[in-house]
Amino acid sequence: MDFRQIQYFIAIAEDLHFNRAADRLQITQPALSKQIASLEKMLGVQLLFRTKRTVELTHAGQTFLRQARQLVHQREKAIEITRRTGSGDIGHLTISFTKTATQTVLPSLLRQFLQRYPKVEIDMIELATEAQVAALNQNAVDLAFLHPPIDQRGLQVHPILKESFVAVLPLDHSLGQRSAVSIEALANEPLIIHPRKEGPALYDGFLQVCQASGFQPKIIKESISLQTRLCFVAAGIGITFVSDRFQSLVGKNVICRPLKNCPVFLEFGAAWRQRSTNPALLNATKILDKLLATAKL
Amino acid sequence: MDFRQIQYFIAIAEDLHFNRAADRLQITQPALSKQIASLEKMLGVQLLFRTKRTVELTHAGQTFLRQARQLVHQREKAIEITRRTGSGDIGHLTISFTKTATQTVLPSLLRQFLQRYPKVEIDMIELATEAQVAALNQNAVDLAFLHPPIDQRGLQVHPILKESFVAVLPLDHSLGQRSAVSIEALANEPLIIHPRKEGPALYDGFLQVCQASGFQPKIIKESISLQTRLCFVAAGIGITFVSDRFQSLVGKNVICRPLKNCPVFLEFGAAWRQRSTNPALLNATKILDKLLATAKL
DNA sequence: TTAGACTAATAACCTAAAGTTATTAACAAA
DNA sequence: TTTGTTAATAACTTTAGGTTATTAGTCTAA
Repeated sequence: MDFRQIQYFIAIAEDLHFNRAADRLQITQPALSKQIASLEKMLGVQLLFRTKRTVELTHAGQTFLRQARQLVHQREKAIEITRRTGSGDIGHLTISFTKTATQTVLPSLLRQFLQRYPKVEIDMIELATEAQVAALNQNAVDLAFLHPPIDQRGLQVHPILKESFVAVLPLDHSLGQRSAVSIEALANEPLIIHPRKEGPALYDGFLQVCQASGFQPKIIKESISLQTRLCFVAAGIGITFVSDRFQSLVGKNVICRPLKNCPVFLEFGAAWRQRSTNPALLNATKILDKLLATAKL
Repeated sequence: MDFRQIQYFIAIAEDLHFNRAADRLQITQPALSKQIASLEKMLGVQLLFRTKRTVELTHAGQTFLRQARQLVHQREKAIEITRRTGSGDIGHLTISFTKTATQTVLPSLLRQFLQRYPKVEIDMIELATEAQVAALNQNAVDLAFLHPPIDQRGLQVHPILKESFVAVLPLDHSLGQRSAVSIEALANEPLIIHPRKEGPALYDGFLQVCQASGFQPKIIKESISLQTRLCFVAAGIGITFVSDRFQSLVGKNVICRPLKNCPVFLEFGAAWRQRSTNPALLNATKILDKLLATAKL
C-alpha cells in the first residue's frame, strides 16, 4: 500500500465513478481499476461495492477512506515540517555566553533573530569560556559567545571585540598623578584581579607581561565581581584592572589610568561548530555578520 | 514521496550506513542512494550529512525521521482498522425491534454477539414494523425484528415465529363453558383489540376473517398494552385476544379459550437489506441462524 | 608515505511495476 | 431491440526502480 493507491482510492471514493476519477487523476480507467483491485487484495477486504453500472463504498471502504485522508494529511505535514526545519524557520538553537556578552552584541542578535524566526526555540546558557568550547564540541551548544583564544579545532570563530585594559587606582594613589601607568610601576603594588579559572588566557598573559618586565606581581585578592574589586580599590587596599568599555562604570571614588606597554587584551568573539547542520544556527550567524558589519561595537 | 522512500530513509537513519541499510532492505546500495537523493530533492532539504566515510542525520533529517515513523505507524493502523472493519470485528450495528421482540430471540442474540464481537458498537431502536421497513430501506437500520408480512423488495426476511391467538374472556362469560370459541360466536361480543397502526396486517386479517363469517366485529376499545386490555376483560367489559406464548401471563381473573377456524397469525421475523455491506450484520445473522437452528422458540 | 580497505556516488543497463489501447460483458434507458 | 454507459480484462508499452561495474574520496596500517 503506497501513497499512489491511497490517492487513487480517495479520488474514486469521492467520485464513485471509475472513469471520472481516472480523468481527474490524469490516468486511464483500467490503470485505476487495477490499482484499486490490488489495494483490495492486499487488504484482503472489499472497499468498493461495484455493479456494472454503479460504485459505492462498503463499510470497510468508509473506514479506509477516513484513514487514507489522515495519511495524506500527515504526509503533507511531514513535508512542511521537514522543509521548515531545513530552512531554519522552526527548530531549536542553544546559545551559550559569558557574563560580558550580555553587554555587547547578544541582545541585538536575539532581538533580530526572534523577530525573523519567532518559531525557533532558543535556550540560553551562561558558561565560562572553557566550558563553552567543550559544549560546542559535544554539540550541546550551537552558538557560543566567549573569550578567545580557544582551541579552534572544528570550530568557526568570529572575533567581535578586542579590548585593552586600564588600571583602576584609589583616588589618593601616587600613580594617579601620571597620565598613564607603566607595567613596571606595578611591581610592588598590591593587585586585585579576575580569577584565573574565569579567564586563564587573560590571567596568564598578564603574568607573562609582568615577568617580561622583571617582576612577579603581588596578587592579594581575586574576585570575579567588578563591584567587589572596585570596593577594595576604593578602600585603598590595592589596584585592579578593567577593560576599556567598562571604564565609565567605575564611579567617582576611584580613578582610571591607561596602561603603557601592556599587550594584554580581552578578546571577545562568537564560535560555532564548522560542521553544524542546524539551519537555525546558519540564520543566526547571518544576522550576526550583518550586525557586526553595520554597528561598530 | 511514497512509503518506499520513507522506509528506506528510516532504515538508513537507523544504520547510518548505506551498505548495511541496503542489505537490510534487500536492495543494493546504489538503489538506496538514488531513492534517498530523490527524496531529498523532492523535499528540497538535505536529510543526511555524508562524507566519503560517514553518514549522519541533519536537523531536518531528525525531524523527518520522527514524521516518517509516525507515517509508517499510521499506515499499519489504517490496514489493521480496515481489515477489522471488513471482518466485522469492529464497526457499528443498528438493530430495530418491536416490543414483542424483547420476549424472544433478541436477548440471546445480543448476548452472544457482544461476547464474540465486543468492539462492535450496537444501537437499539424500538420501532413499529412499518417504520422499521422504512428505516431498513434508508439504511438507517441494519437488522430489524418485526412482524411480517412486509414489503420485501430488497430485503432478506427470516421468519422466527408464527403464533395463533386465543380468546381471553371474563371468568363468568358464557363462552368460557366451551373448550374452544368459534369466530361466529364473536359476532355480537364487544371486543378489545390491538390498535391497527401497531400491526395493520394482523388487524386487517382479523377483520377479513370476521367478514368471511358474515359479520362486522364490534370493536369497543383499542389498546396496545396487554395489561390494559386484560383489565377491561376482567371487568367484564369485553373479550380480547392474546398470542399463544403470552397465555401464561394473563393471570387468574380471566380465562383463555382457543379460537376455532381463525387463520390469523402473528408472525415474527428478522429482516435486513439484501445489499448490505455491513460485515457486522453478516456476523449477527450468522449467530441468529445458529440460534434459530438450535433453540426452538 | 604508501598500499589497501572501505564507502557513497555515478553511469549504463536491466527488470518489474504502472500505464495505455483495444475490447468485452453487463446493464440501463430509449 | 438498440444504443449508450460502465467496469473489467488482455495485450502491449513506458517508466520507475533496481542491478552491476566503476569511480573518487577517506581512513588505517604497514
